[in-house]
Amino acid sequence: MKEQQYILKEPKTFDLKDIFECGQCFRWNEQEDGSYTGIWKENIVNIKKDGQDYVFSGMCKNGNLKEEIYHYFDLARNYEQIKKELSKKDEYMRTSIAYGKGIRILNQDLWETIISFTISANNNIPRIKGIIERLSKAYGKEIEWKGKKYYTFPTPEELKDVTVKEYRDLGLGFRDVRLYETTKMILERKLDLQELEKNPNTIEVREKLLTLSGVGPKVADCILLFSDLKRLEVFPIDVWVRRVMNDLYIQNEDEAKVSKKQIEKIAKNKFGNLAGLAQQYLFYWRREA
DNA sequence: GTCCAGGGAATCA
DNA sequence: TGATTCCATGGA
Repeated sequence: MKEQQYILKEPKTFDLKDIFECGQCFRWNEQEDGSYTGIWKENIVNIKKDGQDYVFSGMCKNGNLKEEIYHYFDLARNYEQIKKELSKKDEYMRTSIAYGKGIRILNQDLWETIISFTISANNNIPRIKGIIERLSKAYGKEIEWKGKKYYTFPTPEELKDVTVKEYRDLGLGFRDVRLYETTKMILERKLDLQELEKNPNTIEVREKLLTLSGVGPKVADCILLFSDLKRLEVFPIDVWVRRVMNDLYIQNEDEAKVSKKQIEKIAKNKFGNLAGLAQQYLFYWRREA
């Protein structure tokens, strides 16, 4: 491990707040100078805006920080083209894209994304972040950088002997059993994650994710969208997305009466294979603006 | 005290 | 299939 630096020159679609506060990730924190520091795999990186450029500095495990960054931040994908396509749809798309124009959808580790969104069920973002930090501190690997200690997200092997009670004591609440069972399933290869990453059939991958404890339709779609699986056609529906979709396209007096199928149908017809991106722009805009 | 949070699972019609 | 209810926890 050695200190490395990479400078991303004048990216067209890239904004730290949009990327890290849009609800897709939980381990990036804003610093006092406006930069963000975070950890993924065994990389600890600080990103600071410098004019129109972004300076990435930190520690990188495999020795090629640029490569890690390109993959994690999805830098090979043309977001300008995607935004252009979605902007053709309607006024609401143009408004929400204008608000979150710097969003990129991260390629996060599949295992970490599964556990993180299992924890997200009926929970709020500050508390989800707290639980994930405590989980990492208790069972992940410690890495020191610039005098501060950071902890990697624990692997399935590192959680092998953790009990339900230990999860409960970390503050997981009713999700303790779910985390325990899902970890066990992965360790026993009831679901092979490497195999899953090779499967191009989104329907099949979704079915298999749904066999995990704590993974229902919404969590499965978040995993498909925010992890290395990177299926941009899925449309995760949570309370915020239901709210914004009803406000904009359905206008039912009683939001609770709007069915998921109804929302899914509109999303598919309107946004097609870019539904996941549309969802993220709408979610971020409705929740923050 | 009450409501809510990027829902899921069990139960019942 | 579709609707209801319960599930820990912490902040507003």
